[in-house]
Amino acid sequence: MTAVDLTTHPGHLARRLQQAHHLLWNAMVSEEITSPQFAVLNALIAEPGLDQRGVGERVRLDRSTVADVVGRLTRRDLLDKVRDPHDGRRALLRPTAEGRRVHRRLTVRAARMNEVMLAPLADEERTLFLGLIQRVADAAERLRDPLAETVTP
Amino acid sequence: MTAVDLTTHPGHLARRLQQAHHLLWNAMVSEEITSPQFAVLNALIAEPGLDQRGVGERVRLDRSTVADVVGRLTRRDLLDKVRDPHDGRRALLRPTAEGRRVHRRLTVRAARMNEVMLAPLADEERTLFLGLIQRVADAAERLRDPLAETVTP
DNA sequence: GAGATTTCATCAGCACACTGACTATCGCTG
DNA sequence: CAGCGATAGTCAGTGTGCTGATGAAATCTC
Repeated sequence: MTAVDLTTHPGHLARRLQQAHHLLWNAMVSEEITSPQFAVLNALIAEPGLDQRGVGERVRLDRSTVADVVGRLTRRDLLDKVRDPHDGRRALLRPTAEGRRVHRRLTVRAARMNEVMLAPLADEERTLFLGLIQRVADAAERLRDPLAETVTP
Repeated sequence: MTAVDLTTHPGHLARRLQQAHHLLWNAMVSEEITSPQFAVLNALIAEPGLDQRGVGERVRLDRSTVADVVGRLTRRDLLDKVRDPHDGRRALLRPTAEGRRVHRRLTVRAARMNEVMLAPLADEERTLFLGLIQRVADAAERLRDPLAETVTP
């Protein structure tokens, strides 16, 4: 008798939004490479030679998930993974030539997909939309790690 | 060399948002009952006697996932699941007394959590935020089902 | 320099989420 | 009423995402 209206729950809307994205990604970008896989690949194109921890930080994924995703990408020969000779704990990652090719292709398609996904919003609304999500997500992430992020020079 | 800025990708932000939510939910609402489980329970409090397909429609989950979630909820005795005597295909679902109790308790906590999650936004920004997400999600869902949703009287 | 602590990766376990294939049942139509 | 198509649910398979435990390597400390 006292059910709640889920459209006022940001968590529920976040799930629906991600679902919507998943749908569009599959249809317009790739059925092979998923969006998190693309994100990992992207991070390694920006900074080749990162280790798994570093990738997880950039992409906001935990250790286990990074290991899974990296495993799939190396199995498809989109990534190289070698032990760091200077630090036996680390695994250094870098994209292969094929990985770079795939990334380039998907970048174009992802841009098209973003356009479609944001089509219902006017131009000013889009930047507003992205900004609002980011603020909420950032705040929650800061709640977890109470690190001093005061100034990042 | 041509990496992309993921903060302009709504899909990536959607994932981070859901992650943020997951974090807060675990900390402030429940470690036992997940947010999708709560959503299913909520739908059945609003409309007891729904079948799984109906629940999936309300909560926006596919058949398989609904089956999983319903399975966990019935195993915890929060839901009753009986075969529809009038239609042998259907399974009719309704919350147990315990299910209603849990729902009531979690409703209060979820409201507190929403408050915390939206804390970084001003009041007008909050409604704007929820509205924008909903519009984007709705549009994508309409892309999938090109049903005539013109007028819902 | 040996021992304690920290750090990176892996693994097991659980939950969500989708697709595609299969089963059972219902409803319609000839 | 027999058969055919549509519908509800299940199952198998894959991928994301988390926690908590474990192992291995580096760093810090005495």
